[in-house]
Amino acid sequence: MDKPPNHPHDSVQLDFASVFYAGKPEIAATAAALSHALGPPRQPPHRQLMPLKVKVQSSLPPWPPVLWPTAIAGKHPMPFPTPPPAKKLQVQRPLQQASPFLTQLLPKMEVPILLPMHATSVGVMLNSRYPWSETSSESINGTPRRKNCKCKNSKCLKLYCDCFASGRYCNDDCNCKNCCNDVSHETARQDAINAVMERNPVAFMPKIGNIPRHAAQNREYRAAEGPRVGKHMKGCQCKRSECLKKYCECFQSNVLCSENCKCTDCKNYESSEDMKEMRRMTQQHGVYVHHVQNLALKGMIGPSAVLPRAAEKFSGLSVASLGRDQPINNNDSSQVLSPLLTSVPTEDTESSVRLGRHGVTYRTLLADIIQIEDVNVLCKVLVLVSRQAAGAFLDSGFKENTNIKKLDRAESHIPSTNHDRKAVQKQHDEQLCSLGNSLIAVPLSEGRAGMPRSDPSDTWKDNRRSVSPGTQALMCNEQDMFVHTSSVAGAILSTTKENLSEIYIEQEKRVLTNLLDFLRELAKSGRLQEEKRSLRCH
DNA sequence: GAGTTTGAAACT
DNA sequence: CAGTTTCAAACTC
Repeated sequence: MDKPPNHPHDSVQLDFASVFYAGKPEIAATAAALSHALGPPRQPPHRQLMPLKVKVQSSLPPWPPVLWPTAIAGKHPMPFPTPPPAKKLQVQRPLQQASPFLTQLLPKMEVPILLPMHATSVGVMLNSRYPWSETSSESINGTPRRKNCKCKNSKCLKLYCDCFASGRYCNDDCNCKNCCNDVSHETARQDAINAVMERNPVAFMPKIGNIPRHAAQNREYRAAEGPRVGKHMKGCQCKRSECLKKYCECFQSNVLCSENCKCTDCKNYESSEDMKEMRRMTQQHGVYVHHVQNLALKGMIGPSAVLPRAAEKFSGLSVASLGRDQPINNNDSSQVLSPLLTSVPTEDTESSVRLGRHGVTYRTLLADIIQIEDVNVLCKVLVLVSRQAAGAFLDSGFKENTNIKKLDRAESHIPSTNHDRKAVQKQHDEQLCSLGNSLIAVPLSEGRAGMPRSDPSDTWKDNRRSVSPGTQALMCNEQDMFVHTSSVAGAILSTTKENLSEIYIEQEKRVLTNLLDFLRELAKSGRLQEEKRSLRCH
């Protein structure tokens, strides 16, 4: 059985994002892919704008995620699991600056424990032709509105269509014609996805990737490449825009052109005179110029690298000085929460979005409320809630049934020596891991950016969910956070398929309940923010 | 808002 | 793989 190659970081990372985004199918795949693409977790600088959006769907997507039929059939790794019904109300907001609101919320949630480990900081930017279109500058009553497509001839089933390219269904706000990017055309949509994947297996992967950590830390590399931290994976091929207009995908994404590009007359490089001029203007007028404005205005929050780079490019602010590369103390749980506690909105961030090219001011109501770190914490919490649900279920549901068996086993297998005990424990641990995998695994984490699954049918064999080897390893190391009491362990050993279904239901219930609480708080915070702002205006 | 420009995607 | 066409967003007027 061929397994996809292990990602080098698999051994230390748990795919929190994948797990969490299991409830957000449209971004799950990309989150997982990007998580792998971005490499080891990085401590993002505080106040750094991060790429993430939270999409709340009126009808919640299946959780655990439902497989795409074609993925099961082993045709292609699907870029996203089955999405919810189209053309329903979707609240989608860019998340930018953070506030401690999540810390206030957390105690209300069923938080068993905070993980003393790396945050798998996942910058999510879906692969769309125009990355910022995930969020939009346009707003209604201060509420950011997603940019919608206006396709006429593509039926919204080609990558020309931004909705399709980013894994969304078109919705009522789109102005497209003959749209087939909705549930009622699911078959055609699947075919289109297959066609795209056939042409380009990584078509739905993020276009902007980070420079590998080892390279970024290499002095020569940095000297040669400047402060950039991200680059377009495929590169642009601009000829007339000098890569200084949004026609250019690199420019759009606020990354410098790289060796991947085949552009002519490129001025989107660090030492370019035009770039210098932009920086000069920035310093003179204290605002970000067009390039950066667009990002802020559009609420575009690229991968982790994007905005720090913008800051460097236009304000001389050193990303390094923000401690990006500082190692994370795995044992310091306060660091898990630190982003929540230390992110403070400043005038700088305000100014970065104030002076738009057309005098438009846009700032998401949630801009000061939440950051990706917050979401990472939320991810962890939800993972733990899920685990706890499984543990609690097993603990309560099977205790009675398994007590006798356990006693029998205990009596007949009491290890007499340390060695025996270790052997038994090891076997036990493996079983725990095995069950744990089946309980919380999310298949999307298997994907690797730019690398389709070698054989999805392997991954999905018997319709069973799996996790990356790294996740498995980590889970084995973290059994203390999982169900590790002897009673639960005993129950695990007697877990049946039916029990598992019930566990899934219990997990789903708890995770969704917690997520709902979270979203309510988020909405409340947004409203408060709006009130505050309107008071300030008057 | 209509028309033009642009470069990615799709096609040959 | 290179050249051409199609496409939709960005841009201009």
